[in-house]
Amino acid sequence: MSCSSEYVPQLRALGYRMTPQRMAILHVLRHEGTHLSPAEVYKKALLELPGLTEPTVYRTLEFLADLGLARPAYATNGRLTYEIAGNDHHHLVCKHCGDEIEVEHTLLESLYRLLETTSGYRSIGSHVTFFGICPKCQKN
Amino acid sequence: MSCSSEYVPQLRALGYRMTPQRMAILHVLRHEGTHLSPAEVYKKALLELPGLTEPTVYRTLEFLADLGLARPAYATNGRLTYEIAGNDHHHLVCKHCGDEIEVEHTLLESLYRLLETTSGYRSIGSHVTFFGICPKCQKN
DNA sequence: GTAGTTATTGTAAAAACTTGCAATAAGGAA
DNA sequence: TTCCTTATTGCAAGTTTTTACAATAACTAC
Ligand SMILES: [Mn+2]
Ligand SMILES: [Mn+2]
Ligand SMILES: [Zn+2]
Ligand SMILES: [Zn+2]
Repeated sequence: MSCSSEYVPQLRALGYRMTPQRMAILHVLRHEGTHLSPAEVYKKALLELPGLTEPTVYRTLEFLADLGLARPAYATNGRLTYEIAGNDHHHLVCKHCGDEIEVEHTLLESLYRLLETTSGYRSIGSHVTFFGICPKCQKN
Repeated sequence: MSCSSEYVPQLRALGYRMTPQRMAILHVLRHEGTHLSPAEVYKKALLELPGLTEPTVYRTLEFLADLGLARPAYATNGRLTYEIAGNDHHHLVCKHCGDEIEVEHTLLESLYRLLETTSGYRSIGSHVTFFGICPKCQKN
């Protein structure tokens, strides 16, 4: 499915507009499929859309995250990155070497239910990053 | 217990030094007891130690976090904050109004054990912030 | 106490990120 | 198509955070 046909109606329904800038940034996120820093998104999207500026990239990524179309995640260096929203998952990162593995969302589902019942909060769901020591680093 | 008598041996054992800057920053974190931004830490610690600079505050907070003496946490605005390490807990923040409640660490303990057995990672333990919609905002 | 080693700091500059506001252009109406 | 409304962008400047490196001072050994 093309980006346009998929996202335009979603934006319209909320009173927002589709623009070449949003299109290009969504395109980059979808094509790369991984966590990208704003600078990386900017560099790649600039090729698709000359004239694009960095403030627009920052604003757009935050906008897409608010709408649930992109997911923010903090990299090991503490800087914010984004990836296209899709299959729910989480991350487990090694404090020592930075090695990173994905965590199935199903592992967190019962915790989320528990949180909802004990707190009264709803729609709990984050793209969480946990930290630990990987098997390799445990030996050293 | 005084900050000095508690922390000096911990630093020494790892080959690090206690300095007036680290002392002042630890003092601020302990005295406030809440999440503080680097700017807030700087402003308060500067009163205790004139001449202290911002880069030192940033470096020291990261240093204390690496040693496990301070805990980093991302505020709702995405900016990094720190608090003194102590009773383990997590946070649940409302996406709408920013309201925040603490989550007992015990709620996450079984998840952490599950993560460790399925991944092979060890010493998993983060100061996690979950997002959801608070009871008040659910009505609106 | 003095001297030596080097972890830590301050300085200055760079890089990353945010903000205010005027100019632009997307989408709706005629 | 053309006009209108206003969401969105680019620009310029501000703020926050990081970095390189020389100066400092904490600790050790004597
Ligand atoms: Mn991810
Ligand atoms: Mn906390
Ligand atoms: Zn590792
Ligand atoms: Zn709320």
